[in-house]
Amino acid sequence: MSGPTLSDVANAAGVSYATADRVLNNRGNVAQKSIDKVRDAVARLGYVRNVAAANLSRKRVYRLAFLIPTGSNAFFNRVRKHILEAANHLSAESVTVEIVDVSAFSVGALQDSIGQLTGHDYDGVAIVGLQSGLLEQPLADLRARGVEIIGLVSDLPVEYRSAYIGIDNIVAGRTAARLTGMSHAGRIGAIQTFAGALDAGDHADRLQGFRDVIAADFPDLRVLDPILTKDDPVVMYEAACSALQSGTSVTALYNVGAGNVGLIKAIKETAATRPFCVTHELVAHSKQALIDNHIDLVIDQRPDIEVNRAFALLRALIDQREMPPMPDLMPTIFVRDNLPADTFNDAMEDQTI
Amino acid sequence: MSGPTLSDVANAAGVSYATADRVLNNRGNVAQKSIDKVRDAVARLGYVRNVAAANLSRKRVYRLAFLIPTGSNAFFNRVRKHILEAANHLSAESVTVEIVDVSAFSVGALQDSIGQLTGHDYDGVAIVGLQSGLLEQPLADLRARGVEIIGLVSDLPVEYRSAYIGIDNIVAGRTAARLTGMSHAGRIGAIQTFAGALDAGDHADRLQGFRDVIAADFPDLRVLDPILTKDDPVVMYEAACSALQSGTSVTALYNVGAGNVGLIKAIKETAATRPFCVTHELVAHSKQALIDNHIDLVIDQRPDIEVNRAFALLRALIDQREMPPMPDLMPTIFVRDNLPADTFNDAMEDQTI
DNA sequence: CATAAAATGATTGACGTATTGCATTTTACT
DNA sequence: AGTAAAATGCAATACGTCAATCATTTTATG
Repeated sequence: MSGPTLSDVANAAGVSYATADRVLNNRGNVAQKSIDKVRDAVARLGYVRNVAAANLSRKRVYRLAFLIPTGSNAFFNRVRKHILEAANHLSAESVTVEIVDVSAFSVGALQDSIGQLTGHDYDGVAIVGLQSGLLEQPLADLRARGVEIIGLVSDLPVEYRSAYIGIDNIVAGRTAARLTGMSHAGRIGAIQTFAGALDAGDHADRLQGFRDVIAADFPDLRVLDPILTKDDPVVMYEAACSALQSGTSVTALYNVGAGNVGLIKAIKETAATRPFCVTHELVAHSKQALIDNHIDLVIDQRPDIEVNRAFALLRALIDQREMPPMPDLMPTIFVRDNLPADTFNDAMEDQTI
Repeated sequence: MSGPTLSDVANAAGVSYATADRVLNNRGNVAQKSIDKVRDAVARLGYVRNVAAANLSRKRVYRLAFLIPTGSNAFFNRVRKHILEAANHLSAESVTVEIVDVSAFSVGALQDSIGQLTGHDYDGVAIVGLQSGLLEQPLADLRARGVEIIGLVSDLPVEYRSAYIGIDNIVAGRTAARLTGMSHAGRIGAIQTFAGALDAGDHADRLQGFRDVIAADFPDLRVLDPILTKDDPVVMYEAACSALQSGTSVTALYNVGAGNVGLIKAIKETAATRPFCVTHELVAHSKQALIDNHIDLVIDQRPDIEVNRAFALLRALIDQREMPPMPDLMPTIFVRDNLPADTFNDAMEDQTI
């Protein structure tokens, strides 16, 4: 029932256990023909290493680290929460997790933080990354130490990480556009967009996806150039106020970035009927805004799934195993009716304005 | 780093390893004061059993079974596919899975199938259930044998299972209604609904959720009584044809049930502009219909997440451990833009019409 | 107090793998 | 052929738990 053991493989291959072990764990000093015999036997018997026994034997400890931007960003607080929950559970499987705070979206800070990881002897790290050549050297150094590296939420330079876990932000923008378009039912409209900054890849991607779909499938809608908010709720508030007051022409608001607290405040203060509103990331205040009918849609990237996948992937990479089947990841649409029962806790509370 | 062992606990409690073992595994013949000492030490040291070592020692095998309705229903084929993928991966962790086919939605057949599980010495079973008193006896018998039971997708009588994994179908209906309402942008409309049958709990639930939201928030829309299709694509086809031909009054179609192949076929044959269309469950043909712009939305229950949760939950129940953190489960909205890259395979192909 | 019963302790061999030291055999090279 | 180097085999210990045996101590009972 439970598969063949390494002894079985050794027997089938006609070599000793020690040799089979040398092959499987690349200890060297093995003749090519022995390697072949063992590999062949492994394939024939369908041997798979009993990871539990292996880890027990070598007192394996998985040392993982997550590099997460600091700050009061509610989304990343949610990410943190999921990491901590998982870490708490996985401690029973000898997985240790450290969350390393990084100054938000500063290439220099990220570069430093990655550099400092090198001394800590981690087995794997997940990094909320940036696209910058400055990161390449520290990442290469890390990797040279045998540390598995994945990008999380925001990707790293492609050649310097093993995988990326996050949504496709172009898809996210397209999704927002599809529903915004639908909500107009063929009527003419103008959509005011907001972004933190356009040099950040994800905001630009979302905007592009949004524009693409509107241009292709909703010719009666006009996408207004984004107002830049630096993801600051105060700036966002003022931008939203002016958009809301600018007569009747604006039929929808779409914020690709953060700072939604400001947007929501502005909407709350709008007595008249408001335009159709779409934001990103389900957090305490955006959830509440949905419930209160202050916004219509939230496009979420399911950090719970992302974190889940990150742990599974890191462990698979470290053990050089196959990735277990995991839920697909795609931008997820929330309206006020399909919200998760899970009430987000205090850690998710955002800055107020 | 890696926590205390049972030896540590025994030492801390001032008893022998054997006694500590007797307490932890309820072997009896232990004085109450010893039990207390050990329990206390466990709590003090934060001891958690090393499941890997335990399973290794006792050659633990998790024998699981899934009871899934047969038939050419594309959704359950997708469920099967996810179960098989997970089973394939989990075989490396000595989990064996059997999928038991049950004649679709027949209480008698389900009753029989559950009865037959009793002889197989399973550790846990997940059952696509029904609400029927007839199931109570066989479920009770199963449980008496120490088999963990959970409801999957469709619940069992509440007292006879440990948990239910599936979406809230009222929520699913509400979600469909919210978006259907949005798509009208305040215009007057009439929504033709379709259902397999109304005695089946989930269809009725979806319809009720749908009606509730339309009534509450979209007073200009009228929900037409459902046409019953028995989930048969042929019947569905004819029902859809008549709805599509009945003049201009129908502005949206909502099918809470299966048989969407028929609906899509009818829509394809409609040369003129079609009403807003919402269906349930993302499968090969509904995905294609989204891509082809034949329907607008699919409300999906994420069987990948459900199956994932089912495995995790069954194992947690069997080991009497805590459930690991897993992604939340809620009705998920698909438009043509946020479809999973994962191309569903042949097994998902539905009957043609 | 004698005796049986109950409780406890001590010990051992699995489970499948990792890891190491040492002995032995095979290969390669002069 | 002789020798060094490379390859292989053998044996033992460890990881944390389970499960069982047997010996010994403690407790309860008449």
